[in-house]
Formats: sequence, C-alpha cells, structure tokens
Amino acid sequence: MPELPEVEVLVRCLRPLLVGKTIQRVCVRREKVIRPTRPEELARNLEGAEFKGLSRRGKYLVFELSGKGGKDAFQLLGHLGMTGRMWVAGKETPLPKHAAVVLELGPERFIFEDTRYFGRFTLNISPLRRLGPEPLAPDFMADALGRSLQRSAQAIKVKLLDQRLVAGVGNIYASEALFRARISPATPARRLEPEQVKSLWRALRAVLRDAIRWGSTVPLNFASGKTGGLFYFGRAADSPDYYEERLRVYDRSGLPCIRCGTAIRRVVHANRATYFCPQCQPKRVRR
DNA sequence: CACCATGTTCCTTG
DNA sequence: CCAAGGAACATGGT
Repeated sequence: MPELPEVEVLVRCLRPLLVGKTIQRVCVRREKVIRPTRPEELARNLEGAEFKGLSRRGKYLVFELSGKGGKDAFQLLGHLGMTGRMWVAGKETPLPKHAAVVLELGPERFIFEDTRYFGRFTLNISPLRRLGPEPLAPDFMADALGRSLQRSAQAIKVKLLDQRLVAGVGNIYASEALFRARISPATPARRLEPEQVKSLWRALRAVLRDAIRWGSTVPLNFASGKTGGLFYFGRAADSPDYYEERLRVYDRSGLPCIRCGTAIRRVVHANRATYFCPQCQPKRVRR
C-alpha cells in the first residue's frame, strides 16, 4: 500500500482514532518489524503512554506519544513496507493471520498487519534524518530539485525513487509523474532541461495531490479484510474512467496510451518495472 | 513451476 | 571512496 498519498490518507484517517487514547498492552507477534527495538523495550515505553499526535514524513508515519503524567514525550516510527496496513478495531474482530503488532487501547485495539513483514513499527526514528524534502510542502522548489538532479547521471526514474532526493515517491507515482511531465524515464537526471525540471516538479505535486484527493473519497475499512479501494490493487478499477482519474500508465503494459493511443511499454530499471508511452515521453525533446 | 508485486538495505562490481 | 546494479527480505497472486 505504501507511497506518500496512501500514507497521508491513512494518517488522516487514523489520527482522530488514536489521539487521546492510552496504550494498555503491547503484543509483538513478529519481532522483525520492530527492529532494532526489543520487545521488552517497546512494551516498557508504550504501556501507559498516550497518543498525542500523528503525522507523515515521506512514507513514514510518525506517532507522537507521552508517558504517564504527560511527560517523557517520544516518537514511534511506522512504515508500511510493501503490504502493511494499520487500523483500529473492536476486540471481537479476529486478528488477521499476519498481524505483526497489536496495541490494546481499552475496548479497542490498534493493529499493524503486514503479510510480507517489510514494514516497521519502531522506536528508532533515525531513518527520518535521511529523507529529502516533502514534495507537497510550500518550500519544495523546482530550482532546488533541479540542483539535486544536476549531480546525478542516473536515469530520472531511478532517481525519483531515491528518498534523499524527494521523500515519498515510490515506483507507481514515479512512472505516473514522468508520464504527466512527458519525460522519458531513461533520461539521465543531469540531462533534463530546466523546463523539463519545472514540468516534472509540477507533475510530481499534481500526481501526489490528486492521489490524496482520490484516496480521501474512498472509505477505509481494512478490518473487514477489504481495501476499500485505496490501495492500488484493491481497485475500484471497474469504473470506466479509472485510468483517467487514477493510474494513467502504471501496470498498463500493451494497453493504449490514454493520450495518444500508442501501446504503453514496460521496461526494467534497477530491478523495478517502469511504464511509459514511447510516443508521449520521447528520449529527446522534439522540435 | 515460473514470474510478478506499492520498499529498503546490504553486498558486489567496476 | 563513489556509483550502479543486483539480490535479499517474506508471502501471496496469477
């Protein structure tokens, strides 16, 4: 489930359900996801602590907590990996097979489920230091993006996945942004023209903003085992304009480009699939 | 059985 | 030392 927009929508959904609640008990069912924190350490810190806030940084969820008596504020870092989900449910609903961490909150419980266990739920917040700028923040400037790109010869598609360049862009929205900006994914980062950097900057923000807006319209209900449509493959793809509104190129290999009809191509860069329209996203600027 | 999958990190190679 | 590419992680879907 995890790229910036999905995490943002999740954070907005979870915040009112958690803030003000006190953790009574912690159950770690898969130690791997809390690394390097130890189970006893997590329990010692969380039990009796109260949720004070929740925010997002890149693809991370940052939980703000305070210990008993409102002092000893600390943070907890969450990451969904490839398949993570988080929700709050009543105690009567059965735990899913891959529940990794469960927090008892009185009559309810918070559940972090992750089938592949690539996610994180930890007291170690050091990964935040390595993140680049927030693409939707008002101070994310196109010229700063351009300067960072200047220093790299890597294909722009690969560069967009580098969380030190911009925080929160993943494999799906990287393809989507390049399609929208009409830039070939194979273009070396430093070969982008200033005008292309500007349109990439604009496309990135538009793609992420639109995805958050789209996700916000879909009810989240993980506890039922369904996705509610938020997550790419829990799709509401049966609507005729799904691709127009949601994903315009990702996973559309061989299908007609929605702009020009040319077959969408799938290539692999750095072990990851990239989708693009060879007509709309030419290697060289046409003149 | 084969291949694919929204992410991050580590290891090897050049 | 750095950059780039690949594999590993773990499970499930097609």
